[in-house]
Amino acid sequence: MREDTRTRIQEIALRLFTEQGYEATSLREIAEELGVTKAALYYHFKTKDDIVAGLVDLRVAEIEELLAWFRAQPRTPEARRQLVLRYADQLKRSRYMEIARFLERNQTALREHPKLLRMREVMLELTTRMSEPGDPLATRISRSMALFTLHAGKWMAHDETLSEDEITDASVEVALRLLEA
Amino acid sequence: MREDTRTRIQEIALRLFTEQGYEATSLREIAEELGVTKAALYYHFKTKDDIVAGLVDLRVAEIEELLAWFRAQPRTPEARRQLVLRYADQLKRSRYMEIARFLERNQTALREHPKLLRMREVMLELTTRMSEPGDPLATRISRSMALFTLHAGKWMAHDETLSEDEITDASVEVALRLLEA
DNA sequence: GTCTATACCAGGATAGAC
DNA sequence: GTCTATCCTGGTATAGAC
Repeated sequence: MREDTRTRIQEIALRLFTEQGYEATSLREIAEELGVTKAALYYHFKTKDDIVAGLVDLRVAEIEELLAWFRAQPRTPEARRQLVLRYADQLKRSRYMEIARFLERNQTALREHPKLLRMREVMLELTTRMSEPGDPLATRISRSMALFTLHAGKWMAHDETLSEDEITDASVEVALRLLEA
Repeated sequence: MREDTRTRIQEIALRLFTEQGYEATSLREIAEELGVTKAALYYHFKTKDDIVAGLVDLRVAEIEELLAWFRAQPRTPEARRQLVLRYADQLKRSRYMEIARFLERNQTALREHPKLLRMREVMLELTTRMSEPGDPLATRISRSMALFTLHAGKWMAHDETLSEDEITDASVEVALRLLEA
C-alpha cells in the first residue's frame, strides 16, 4: 500500500493549508507530521502547487459539470432554482465542503494557480448566466449573491448549537429568496 | 519632508499587497520600487506586519466607531437600515475601499494579525446585533449577508461600463432587501 | 519505486558601520 | 536615515542509498 503516502500527504496538507494558510504552511511541517523529510514530498508531487492541484481536481470537475448542465438550460427561474439546489448539494458532501473552505481561505495566495483561475471563470459564467444582460444591476447582484450565500456558514460557525445541515437549509432558503429579486 | 518615505512605503505596499497578495510581495520589491534597500524599510517599520498595521489603523477606527453607535441603538428595523447606509458610506470613500479590498484579499495571510482579529470581532458583533438570538436562522443569515453584499462590487468588476457609484447604489438596494427577511 | 543527504537561492530579520 | 553583512527559514533540485 505505498499509494497511501500520496493520500496522506494530501490529507495533512489540506488540513494545514486550511488552518494556517497555504504560504504559512511549510513543506517541512507536512513532512514532519508524516515522518519523512521534505525532499520525500518531491517524489510524490513536483511542486507545492502540485499538491494543491491534486486537491482541487475533483472540485473543479464537479463545478465544470454543473456549468455544462446550466449552459444547456433555458434562462428560466426554475433553472436558477435548480442551480442553487444542485450547488448546495455539492457543498453538502463533506469532502467538497472542506476543499471549498480551503479554496475560500486561500484565494489570494493561489490566485495564479491554473486550476483556481478555471474555477473563477466557471463561477463567473455561472453567475453571469443567472441574469440577462438587460436586467437591472440590483437584480444581477442579488442573483450572484445567491450562490455566494451558500458558503456563508462560516460566519455562523460560531454558534455551536447549530448543525451543518441546519445552516445549509437556512442558507438555501436565503439563496432562493435572493433569486426572486 | 522626510515623512514622505513612510507614506510612500505604505502606498507602494498597499498596491502590491492588493495586486499580488501579502506573502507574495517581498520587501525587496517594495524597496526596489522606492529606490532603497530592504534593510532601509526596517528603519520605518519594525516588521512587515507593521506596515499592515499602519494601513488598517484608520479602517479599524472607523468600524469601531460604527459599532459604538450601533450598540447605542435599539434593535429596530430603522437602526439596521441606518447601519447598512453608514457602512456603505464608509466604503464609498475611495481610500477605505482600497483598504477594504486589500483586507478581503488577504484574510488568511493576515489571520493572526491583532488588528485583523479585532476587525473580525467587530464585524461579528455587528452582524450578531442585527438579529435577536430567537430569530429564525434564515433571518439571521439574511441580515448578516446584508453587510457582506456591500463588498460585492468585486464580482461585478468585469463589467467595464459600470461606475463604482452605480455598483454601490445597487448593492445597497440588495442589502436593504436582505434586511427585510 | 521510495526515500535521505545535501546544496542553492530568495525572503524576512537584525547588528552595526557611516 | 540608509547601507553592508549576516543569519535563519523556506521552496526547489539533484545525486544516490535501499
